[in-house]
Amino acid sequence: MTLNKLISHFDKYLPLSSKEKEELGDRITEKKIRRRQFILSKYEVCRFYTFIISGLFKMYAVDKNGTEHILQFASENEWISDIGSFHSDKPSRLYIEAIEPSVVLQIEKSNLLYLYTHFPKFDRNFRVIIENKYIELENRVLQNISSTAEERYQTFLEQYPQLSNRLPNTQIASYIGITPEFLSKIRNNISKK
Amino acid sequence: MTLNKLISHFDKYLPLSSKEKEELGDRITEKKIRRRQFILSKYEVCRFYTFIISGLFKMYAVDKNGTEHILQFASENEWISDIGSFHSDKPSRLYIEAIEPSVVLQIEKSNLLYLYTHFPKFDRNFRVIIENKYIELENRVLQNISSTAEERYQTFLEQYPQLSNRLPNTQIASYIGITPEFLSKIRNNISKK
DNA sequence: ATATTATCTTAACATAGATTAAGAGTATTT
DNA sequence: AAATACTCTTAATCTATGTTAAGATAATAT
Repeated sequence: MTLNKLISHFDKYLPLSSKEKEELGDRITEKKIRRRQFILSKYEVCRFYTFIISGLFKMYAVDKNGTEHILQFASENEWISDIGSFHSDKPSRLYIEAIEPSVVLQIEKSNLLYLYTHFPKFDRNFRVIIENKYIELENRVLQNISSTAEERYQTFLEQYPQLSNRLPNTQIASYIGITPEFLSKIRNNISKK
Repeated sequence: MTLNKLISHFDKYLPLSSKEKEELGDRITEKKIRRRQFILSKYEVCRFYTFIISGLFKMYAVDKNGTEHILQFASENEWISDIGSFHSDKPSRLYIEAIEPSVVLQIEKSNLLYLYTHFPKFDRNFRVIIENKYIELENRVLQNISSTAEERYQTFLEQYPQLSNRLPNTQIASYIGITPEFLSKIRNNISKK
């Protein structure tokens, strides 16, 4: 059963007690998501933390020209949410869309707050989870302000080798902040070396 | 006394009990930091979370050409740390340097872990603190991959109006990921409008 | 199976931003 | 108060990256 995948995810941090597992199970909903289906759209409030059992998502903004800018990919055993919108209850500027058919577990804000309040272990585990995501983001910012597009692309390939196979280059280009045409040129340069 | 500044900082989240205040006070060290003094250098392990009572710091990497790339500024009532190095005990690639004479409170890892373990409120409060920093960083990444240098500069001025007065433009340029010369050109363009 | 839509590539041209160099103005240090 | 070290600006030139357009291939939907 899919809840077990979430429970073993927490085993990497402070493992849950039976009581905590039960309370968590009672507050979580499983969903199948089709490819290209959205679990968050611009102007909506993000009401869930979504844990991915299987599949792949992207979270992105769309600018005035209609160009997508991908903030995050997330696959199996990762959380995805617009946590700004989630915590402020303000409309999001972001979309979260399934790139592959996916299965997810979702928890609503009121339920998450319940867990935080009654079982401090969730505060602990999510503190550590978000610390790790923070570290990743910091590295990405550093790359963005200090490296060329080619370096960023190489880093992406090294850091997410499995992801790069599952994604079209268009979306990798969007993630590293360049156009698909320029990525194509970069790939051509690399292959000549 | 400076500890009170830290205690009121926590009041914005879940306020501390007297016991928690006492335990916190016992585990924190106050330091005066001179301008240009480093509280973290490359190759050192980052051993502290540093809370700023007064003053201003920058955290940055230096590339092969000797160019600084500023990841973060932090001033009064903010935390600064290389949390990647702090949690992994691995040498940092970053410097944290005082831009102004400063007063800080520092807590060592073992002491922070003690507080986390014995007083779950610290897990809670730091979870929320880092969530907010995560949201800020996400916005910065989005800007970096989707906006021009001029837009990033304008956003910086709007988002940190007080900071922009305390910083030389060189450092603002580094933070938004451009050269000082190009920032100068941008400022010239803006003033012509 | 066909039609449609997305992806990838290439090339010519355009532009944002980097580099180099130099000079003037401000702070900081001695 | 002088000397030194930063900061800011301008301009010329260079380079990384974007834009537009088009064709080829691959994937998806009907």
